[in-house]
Amino acid sequence: MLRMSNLFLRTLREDPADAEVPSHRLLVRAGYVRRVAPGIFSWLPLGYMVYRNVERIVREEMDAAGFQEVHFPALLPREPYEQTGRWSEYGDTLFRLHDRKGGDYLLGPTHEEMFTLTVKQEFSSYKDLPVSLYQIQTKYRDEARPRAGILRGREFVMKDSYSFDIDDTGLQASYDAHRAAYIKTFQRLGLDFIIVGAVSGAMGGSASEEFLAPCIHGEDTFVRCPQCGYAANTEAVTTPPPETVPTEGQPDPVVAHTPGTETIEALVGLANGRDDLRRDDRAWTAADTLKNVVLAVTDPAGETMPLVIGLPGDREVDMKRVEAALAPATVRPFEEADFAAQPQLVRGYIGPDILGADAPSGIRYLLDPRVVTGTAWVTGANVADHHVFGLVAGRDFSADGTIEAAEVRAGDPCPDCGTPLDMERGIEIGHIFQLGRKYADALGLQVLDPTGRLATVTMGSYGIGVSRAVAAIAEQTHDDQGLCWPREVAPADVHIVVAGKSEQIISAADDLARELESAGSRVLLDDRTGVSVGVKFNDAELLGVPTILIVGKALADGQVEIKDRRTGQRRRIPVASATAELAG
RNA sequence: CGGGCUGUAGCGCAGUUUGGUAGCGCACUUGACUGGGGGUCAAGGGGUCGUGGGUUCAAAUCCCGCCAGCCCGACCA
Repeated sequence: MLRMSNLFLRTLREDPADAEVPSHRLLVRAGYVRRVAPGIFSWLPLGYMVYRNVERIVREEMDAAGFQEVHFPALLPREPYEQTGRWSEYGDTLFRLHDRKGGDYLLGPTHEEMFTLTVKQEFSSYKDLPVSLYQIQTKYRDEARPRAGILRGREFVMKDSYSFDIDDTGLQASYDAHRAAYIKTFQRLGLDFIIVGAVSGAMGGSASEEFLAPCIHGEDTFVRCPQCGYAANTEAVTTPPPETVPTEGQPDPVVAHTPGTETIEALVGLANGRDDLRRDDRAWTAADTLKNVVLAVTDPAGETMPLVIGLPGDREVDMKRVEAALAPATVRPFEEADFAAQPQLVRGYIGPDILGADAPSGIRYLLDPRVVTGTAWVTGANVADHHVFGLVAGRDFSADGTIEAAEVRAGDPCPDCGTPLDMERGIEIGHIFQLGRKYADALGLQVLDPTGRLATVTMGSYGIGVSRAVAAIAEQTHDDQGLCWPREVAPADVHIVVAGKSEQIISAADDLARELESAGSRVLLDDRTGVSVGVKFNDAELLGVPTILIVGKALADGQVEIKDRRTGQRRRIPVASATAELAG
């Protein structure tokens, strides 16, 4: 039993100045956590109870799925990370340190290397597979900007699992098993979540899905179809291309002198203001223009080449989508020096007719899926201060392919059913993906297959943000009075408020607490003396235990009050039946 | 890394413009009262005013440097 008279707890009446998001604000105010450095927090007793409940649920579900728990050090030597190239790839995000001999060490940001090497050390036959291992371990990432309290820290706890299979069929089965276990886990945690298609990006591999807890303070943006239920991370949304239009009979393109129109806005303004360029039917809009954005793409071999992406002028290029589409190559904006090396690219006046592998420049050209054959565009003429009107895709220019590079907007059509998509924010609480053989290759994880030949093992990687889940639950369940935990993660089942100082009330509350506890309930008893009932009631709501039991003036009628923290409903019941009611 | 804001008691803040005894609310200690929604009264404890230097008889306050934190953006399995 927890007695508030001696519990290590101090609640705050006022919001901490450095906390913006509700989970951060309330976890600090309710005395669950305290900040010790940017992105680094201590868990105080009640907070640690909630944290441990979340961890317990995750562990139970992993065990139930047949995954085996291991525990690697957080403090790791440089070597394995050197072998996979991540010692340098991770850059400043890696916490690095030296031992007394000057040797390089790091605090693990994630543990692919350790899992892979450990399996390599122990197993050497296909008969040992499949196997799935997991750990619940503190991770360290020196984020450029930690924020939102527990939601994005520099030290956090992650449950990470890895599956090892001999072939793709096995990997798929392991992936499916994790997916099912994650669904159960998040359901038990009381989280509202959706599963969105994601892009595995630089990690390689094919299938990848994220578990997102919808929440306005989440850092991830996703789209959801209100009609058919399609959901995807913005990086992974695909654009249904419009119908193509016949190219025959369309007027020939016209080149116009359009001085000072390096931007789409200037171009549209000028075109609408000039008699010789104005449209008869309507005004020109940015969507009528074809914007050609130049990027520098570096392939895995280290070679950098220009790439031009053509997209409607009312859309911006979303670099995350570009990177997802071009991975494992990396991308950066084209800079001054790059343009100097490519004189045929006239800034602000780039046109598509010179672009593409078969065109004069030979520069790689990819189009937004909306730019289909037969559509006519206002675009650059490849001469300073000149644009061309009525350039028709498929007739006057062509590209080397299409790319999903344009920003996604609310109202864009659903790729499955065409309904306008909603755009929402979410907290990434889990991520599952099929890693494939990237780490097995880099670290030489091979086993003998049934024919006696060495085969490289294929891996899956699966993560749950354990500490983040605590904050995500707080985000989704709190109200304006305070926290409001789902029962299984709450620090207690019943919060008993002693609302009075008479001997009868105090001893009745004490007796009830004991009874409830022996009936299996976890009890938090507010037995503080010298604290007004108003303070106790407010603290009870702030702390967020699901059931509040008030022992006070109703005791004169042999009754106590039960208040449901979530619904706010109160009712009186006889003291004698309280234990049966609450423990049942 | 760019932009903005802020560093004064455990927490939230005022004081800085115009230099002159370091303050308020919450929290904490003691006593009395009060007792169903953050109570009242009285008496207390607690501060290198982020830091280093400078100006001055005198600096929380003015000047210069540095550091730290928060927010927005860039970045980020």
